[in-house]
Amino acid sequence: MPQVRPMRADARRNYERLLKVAAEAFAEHGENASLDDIAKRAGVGSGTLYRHFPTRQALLEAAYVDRIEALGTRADELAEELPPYEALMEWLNELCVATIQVRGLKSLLGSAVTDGGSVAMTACGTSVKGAATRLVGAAQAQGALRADLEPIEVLRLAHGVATASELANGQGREIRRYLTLLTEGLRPER
Amino acid sequence: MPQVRPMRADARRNYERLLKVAAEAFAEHGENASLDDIAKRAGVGSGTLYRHFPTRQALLEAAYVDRIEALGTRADELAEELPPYEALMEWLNELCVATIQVRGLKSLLGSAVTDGGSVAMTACGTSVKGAATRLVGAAQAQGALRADLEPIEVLRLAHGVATASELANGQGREIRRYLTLLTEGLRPER
DNA sequence: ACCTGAACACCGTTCAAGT
DNA sequence: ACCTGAACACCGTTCAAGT
Repeated sequence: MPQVRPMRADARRNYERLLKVAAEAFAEHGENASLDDIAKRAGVGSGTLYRHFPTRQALLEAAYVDRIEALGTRADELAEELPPYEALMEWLNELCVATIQVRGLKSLLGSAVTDGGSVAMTACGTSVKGAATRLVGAAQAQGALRADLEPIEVLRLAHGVATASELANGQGREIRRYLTLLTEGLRPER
Repeated sequence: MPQVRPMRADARRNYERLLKVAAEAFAEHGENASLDDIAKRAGVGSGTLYRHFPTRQALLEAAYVDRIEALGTRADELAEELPPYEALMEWLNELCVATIQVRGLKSLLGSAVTDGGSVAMTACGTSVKGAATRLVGAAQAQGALRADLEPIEVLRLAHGVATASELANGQGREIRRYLTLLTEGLRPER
């Protein structure tokens, strides 16, 4: 294993300032926040930003790893507190809320469940996919969920629910309803 | 009613060239195709483009009215050919296919079902919403669909299904499956 | 080794001048 | 009345020069 040589002090300082400012900028202006602006607000040249984060995706990912990994650990909490099916539903709900309310997170979570999305998603993708696999598996083992569902399909459909709720209104007021419609189906109760 | 005074010959020619070129450009480069490029390819100054289409939305809308109104009339065809529930499902399927495959259509259909989306959607929004209202109403009258569903909710959820399918793969291979999952629900068959 | 910031390319939008 | 295209503002990206 090649040692990860430590960053020079000024490099590390810049790296951290960039991350902090980027998180703020994405929160304020969405995922298309101006990169030049981020560099300026962090007090570094634009070249420095590109040195640390070659693509917008890379910066977005770095700015939100924590948020995304929190979703992973949250899954385990819920799995302990609630029965499998309820745990899954509550987690999907929180996932959708984050998708809509944390600006900049949506495209990231989207590309994490995109097929053929190349290498891009590493840390952040696996965290969410791992959580989904555990929760979906547990619910299926109880017979509370269709056995033919792949975890990634559930994630994609949840992303769809988040999108639908976003159309309904900027906040996530419709998430619960649309999730219920998805799980219960659009056909009438029998 | 104020007469719509006819366009000057050169204005009309430019208008039509712009629409034709715009449709091609959106198809080729997606909804973010360069406006400057469209003007150049149409052989007009960029100011002319802005005179006819003050916003990108306006141009997108004008370029796709036909496509969208075809979806409306298609609904009526299906209503004649098939029983209500099947007609709705087939229409939603075709709607999702168009959403994914016709580049540039997605944002337009999205904003047509967005709450608080201001005035933007006129012709194209009403066409789709009218179709949905007829098909959903007929299916509900037969007891084949939950009675508490609003047509616009069905459209939003269909948009969500299209989004989910898009994540699964660029084409629409998963649309049927995801639509079925939505209508039947994620819970196991009983 | 890392940073800076000027330079370049590109795009959207406006508007004075032209017909 | 309508068109043209230069001009402006803004952004992403690269890279030579600097420490």
